[in-house]
Amino acid sequence: MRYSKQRTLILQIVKSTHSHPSADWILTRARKKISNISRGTVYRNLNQLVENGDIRVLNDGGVMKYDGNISRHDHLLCTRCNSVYDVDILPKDLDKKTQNLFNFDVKQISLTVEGICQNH
Amino acid sequence: MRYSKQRTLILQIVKSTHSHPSADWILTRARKKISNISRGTVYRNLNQLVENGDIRVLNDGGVMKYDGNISRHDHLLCTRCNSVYDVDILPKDLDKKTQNLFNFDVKQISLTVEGICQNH
DNA sequence: TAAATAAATAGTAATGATTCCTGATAAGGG
DNA sequence: CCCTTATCAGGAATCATTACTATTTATTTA
Repeated sequence: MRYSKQRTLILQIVKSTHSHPSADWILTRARKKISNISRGTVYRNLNQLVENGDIRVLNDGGVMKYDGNISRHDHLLCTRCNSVYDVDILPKDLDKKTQNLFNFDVKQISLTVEGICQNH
Repeated sequence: MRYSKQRTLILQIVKSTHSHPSADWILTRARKKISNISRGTVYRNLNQLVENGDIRVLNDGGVMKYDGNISRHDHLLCTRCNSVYDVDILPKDLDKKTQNLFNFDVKQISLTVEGICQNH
């Protein structure tokens, strides 16, 4: 995988925020540095960065959100203000337990909690 | 909420399978009983049934899947054959614990495990 | 039971996120 | 510096889902 200046910028943008941005937000941000960067480039690179394990992706009501934090953690999803919070709920050994219990080759285990956050 | 024959049929279809069908699959199935039922009717009713707590919904890679099993359970998602399996992993009191720990008004808590199932 | 009211429907158009396509550009190894 | 090949910009296409509208169906009320 080549690291073009577009890919480097996109990675840097995702890594530099805790806000779990959408592709569209990342595009807007990227255009401040490379004004003619194309939407397709952003999508392609986000997918490749996920594939490559540089970033994570989560599905927020049909829209993909990207997460620069690749260490194991869970998400609180506020349905009122649409924020995503990083938290740590699951025990570390849950993937191994699941693997053994169900004879299932676990790749990723993700807990999402929907509800209303404390700002409301 | 009125229970039209369309809504009743859609609910019955979702309740009668463990296969976590998509809206499209449900539409095809419904057309065998009501040949001119419209796609919009299926989507509208699925949303209302979810809203009403009659069925559950889960997001499978950008496509909504529906689940007639509304009791608390988790999902194993095989990325090779795209099957969804119902399992029970999380402890029952996790929503209360999460509620207290993060001061977050929990509506739904869902664990999805991605990986490869035993058929491969 | 019949008119009035309200919800639901079929069919189709519109939306919005994402992917695909093509000719041009640029990374980086030799 | 050149060549190979990944990547890019821009725009068209796709796919799931939602919105719109005139019509039908169910429920309420007189």
